Amino acid sequence: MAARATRGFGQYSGVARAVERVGERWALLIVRDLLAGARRYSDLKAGLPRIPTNILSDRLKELQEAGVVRRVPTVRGGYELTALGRALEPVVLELERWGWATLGSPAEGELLTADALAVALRAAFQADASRELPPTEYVLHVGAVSMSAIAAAGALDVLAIGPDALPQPGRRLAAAAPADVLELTVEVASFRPLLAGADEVATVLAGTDELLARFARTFRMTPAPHSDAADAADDASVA
Amino acid sequence: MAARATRGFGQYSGVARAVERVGERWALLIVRDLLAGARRYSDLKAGLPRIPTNILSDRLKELQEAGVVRRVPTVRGGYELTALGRALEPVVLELERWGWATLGSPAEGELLTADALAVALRAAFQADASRELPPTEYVLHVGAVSMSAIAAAGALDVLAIGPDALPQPGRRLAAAAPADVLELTVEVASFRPLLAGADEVATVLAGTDELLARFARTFRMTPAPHSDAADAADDASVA
DNA sequence: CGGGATCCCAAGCGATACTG
DNA sequence: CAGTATCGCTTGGGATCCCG
Repeated sequence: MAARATRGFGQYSGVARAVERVGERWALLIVRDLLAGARRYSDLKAGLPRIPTNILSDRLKELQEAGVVRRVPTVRGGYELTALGRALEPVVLELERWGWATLGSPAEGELLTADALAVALRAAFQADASRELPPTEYVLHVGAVSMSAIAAAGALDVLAIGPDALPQPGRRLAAAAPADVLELTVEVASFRPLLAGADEVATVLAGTDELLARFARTFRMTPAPHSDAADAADDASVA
Repeated sequence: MAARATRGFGQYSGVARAVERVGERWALLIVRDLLAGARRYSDLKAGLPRIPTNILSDRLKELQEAGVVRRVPTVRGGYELTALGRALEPVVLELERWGWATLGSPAEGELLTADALAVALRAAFQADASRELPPTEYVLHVGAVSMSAIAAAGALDVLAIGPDALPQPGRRLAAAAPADVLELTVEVASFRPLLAGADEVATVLAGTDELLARFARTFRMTPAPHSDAADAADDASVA
């Protein structure tokens, strides 16, 4: 019983190690929310409404043991990512991109949180396109959440705004207040079409058509390599 | 009881969807092995020695329902990735890179399979460095597994070799037989130091020192953002 | 009142045995 | 070889309870 190998996969492999460390249920969603900034226990719970409190508590303990998360000493119930945890950002963004491909319309009872929206925007960001465009601030209202995204020279800075915005790192982009500002509103159900390029689903509150086109070039999440049918045979073969 | 929401996270988010689809235990390891080529049930079982057969069976069924995997009609027990499944490659490579950071020496009973090695090499590949170097073939013997990796102009082609090499896509690189060939052997325990740059742990069977230096530039996996201690406060803050 | 711990039940996982 | 069936154990889900 000392040798409880039940947790491991018996593989000397980076993927196996990664899944052992952050593959438990809910763990990557906690990391996703912490990527947007330090959070308190109750903030995490509010952003993950369906997580049982004991599971949140267990995961936070495990993530601390794994060196991914640590407590913020100055804040009661505060947690933040370590450097190792922040190194998960590429993993989370790739998962977001892939998951988007399999994402339909929001199901009954599913909600879009501010932290989820921030990750989606960062995953959809087209750095190359942004480099060719002037610095621009995009203020988005998606359902009940509001974000400000500043894109400048291939860099992106996303910030939740509004009365219930949670603490987060301050703006880092030098051009903190671009002259060009686009503000628009979409329903949650229309957000996916919007990122697919259907910019007519958005209501422009402020800004020109040219800025809207700029948005469409800057943020883009392509729907999917549609899974079934006509997925013609390629170079793979079985002897 | 119709609304069995027990499987979902209640989030409208790409990360949540991705984890719902491929986050079950063992699922990503199955995908990892299938990324190297189509596999039969028994091949998967052999490459994942600790997976219970019922779990492998369940996962393959679930992955088919998720549109990630499909059966190879011409081969009894054959499975391969769909286009959607192949789109998981960036996710798997990022997980491999991150997992490598938390990877120590191989634990008792852990084994390094050919498919795991192939993914590690692809994750370690430095396309930029490769572009500045002549086409080269690297033949690696790591423990009991052998691979041939051809790097040419920023592209990489990895192929398991030897008597028990499993079926896999054929070589794709035009320069199928570079003039420069390096062949080397390492113990499994020395493979991680090797990719960290300690090229003296390898025994060169064929090739020059210059080719060994080329290897070190072409394949590199940096150890870690060491998790604890001295992880100084940065721009994150809690109000 | 926010932050977590405890309980019980159900579902998922792991090992072995068995069948087409 | 390619799975299915069964069973005990572990883990997650949901509600409740306790502590500072």
